[in-house]
Amino acid sequence: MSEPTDPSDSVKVSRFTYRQLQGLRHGSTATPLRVVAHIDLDAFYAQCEMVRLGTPRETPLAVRQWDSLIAINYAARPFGISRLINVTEARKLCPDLVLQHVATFREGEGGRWAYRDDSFRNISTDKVSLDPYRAQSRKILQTMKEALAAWAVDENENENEHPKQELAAGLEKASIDEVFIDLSPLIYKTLLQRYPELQSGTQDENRDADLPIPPTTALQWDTDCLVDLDKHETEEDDPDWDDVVMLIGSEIVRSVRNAVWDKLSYTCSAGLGRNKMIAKLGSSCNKPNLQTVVRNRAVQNFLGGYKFTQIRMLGGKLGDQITSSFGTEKVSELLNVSLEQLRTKLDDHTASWLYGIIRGDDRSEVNPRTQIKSMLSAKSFRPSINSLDQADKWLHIFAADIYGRLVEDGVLENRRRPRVITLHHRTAQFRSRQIPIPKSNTIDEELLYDLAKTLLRQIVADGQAWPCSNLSLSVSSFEDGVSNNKAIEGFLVRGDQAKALSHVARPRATENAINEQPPADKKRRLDGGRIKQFFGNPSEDAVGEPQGVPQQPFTDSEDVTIPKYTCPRCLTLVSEYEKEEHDDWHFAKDLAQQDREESRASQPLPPPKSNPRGAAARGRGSRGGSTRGKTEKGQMRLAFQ
DNA sequence: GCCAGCGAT
DNA sequence: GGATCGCTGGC
Repeated sequence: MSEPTDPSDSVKVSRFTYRQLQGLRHGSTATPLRVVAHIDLDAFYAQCEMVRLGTPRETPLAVRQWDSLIAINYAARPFGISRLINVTEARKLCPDLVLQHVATFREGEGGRWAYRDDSFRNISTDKVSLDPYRAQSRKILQTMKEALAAWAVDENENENEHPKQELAAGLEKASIDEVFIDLSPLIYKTLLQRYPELQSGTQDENRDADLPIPPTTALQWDTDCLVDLDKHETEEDDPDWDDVVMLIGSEIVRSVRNAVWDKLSYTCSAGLGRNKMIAKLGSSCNKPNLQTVVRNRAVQNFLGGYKFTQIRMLGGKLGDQITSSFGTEKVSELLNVSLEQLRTKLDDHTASWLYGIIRGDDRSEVNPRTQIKSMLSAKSFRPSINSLDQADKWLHIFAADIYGRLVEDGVLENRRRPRVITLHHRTAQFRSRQIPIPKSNTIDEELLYDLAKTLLRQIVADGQAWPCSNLSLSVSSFEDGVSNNKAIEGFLVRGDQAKALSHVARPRATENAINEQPPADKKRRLDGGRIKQFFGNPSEDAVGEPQGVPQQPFTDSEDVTIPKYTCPRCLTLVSEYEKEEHDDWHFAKDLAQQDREESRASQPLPPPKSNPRGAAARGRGSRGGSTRGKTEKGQMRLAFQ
């Protein structure tokens, strides 16, 4: 029954049009043919330790942080071990459990983290380091990008075709162990190769014509977990193109997961669906080491079984508010609430967004971003600390931690540099102060420490600084070192990715370090001249930089000099051979933008309100008035009412 | 630009 | 619960 064929038409046609197919090509978020994947490493920290220690997969293992567990591998879960219990209880449940403490920095031992067998007894002098996991995360991300690029090549026999970097770039690092990938453009290419008949009609005149029906009657889903179809759908119906693209997406994701396994021995789970929300829910359906496909015809059935509080952005106060307003947590029951009813309890924008999201409509973009936007180093104190002296010691560790990570990020080579430094401080409540990082200085550990100390003094001067239960230092507002043009940061990220991909043969040396403890005293080998060229003098030796391996700037010496070209539209410097691709990218982006504008009216943006480029400023201040006088300070400013 | 707060893993 | 990250909103 799912073939809404025009009865007057004797030939079966697809439910989809050439316009929608083009949407796939250009990464439109509105096309029903879109395919997004969410890939999630299984019990990530635990896997990192398994790989580092060479533990067999069947061995139960948990990662501990002080007295609690922060990751439990799948072999340990049948014993009833979860993050809710402590080390003692875990040992009781599973005497053979391997308990590995996270790496730590230690007061007085410079900025080097290490795995120490006594860290759990030194909560007062040690600070957790997540560096080993960040390093693994980067390697995995790189492997995923390579796998995507490889797919583009394999599927693309024609060598004259554009390079595939662009296709691999639609990858968003959502957290240390998760990524979203918008597979649409990659699938589009594959689709046209496998079904050349689709090429004929791609030209303008018949954009709204129906596509032909796929020449397949049954799809081979291999090892995928398929979510059951909606009530009135049946597997007997022939597949349409939205099923075919999902199958291709599934093949791509499998190849990515296989690459991660083959090269790095990590398993991951994945979800595929027509948007981020669906993909994200899907990836956790079948863990570990499986992928779940939510076809369009299965979306209602799929979502109907969830509590809406499990949907992205509804896990917090917003979700609670909705629950109490409508007396249910179930998606299936909230479906019975009309948009008007939603509007009685939520502001218009949130209501529209919610109405769509529980029906499977989510047009948020996969943000092609792999770079970090801020870095934070923190410590909770139990018991609280009471003096400037004590706090000072921690500032040293924070500065060393952050400096090490900045080095990894390329401060020395001047790829990126933070503009702001912030100190957070908690007594009864949180307070924070921030100041700009002087542009004239070379960023080094000392500078970070001095700035932090200044901030701490300010906070102390503000009063009520002790006892302090939490302290954290962070750097943010990163700017790109080379082009100095931050207005187009979105594109610069892609540029960086493209560069990274073009150097896949030379991965970051620092990322092989997880199997060893950080080298004790390896000195950084600075590439002298180039650095001062931008920010003054090169820093001193990076004492205590965690992983001690120098990193080559992409533009470094032994590379052939590549002719550069400055894009007149975004002023970005791209290599000559990337020019064509770059122009294509603008073109595609323009089309996608057009597309978005066309469909904007019907698609509310994510809550709570606002959208960076909301041209038609929805300045609606109409939230005022009524009740709720008892909102605590600073709490719950969401636009309910 | 500064700071607080929310949501997420 | 602890340590991170990203983002928005109010001034």
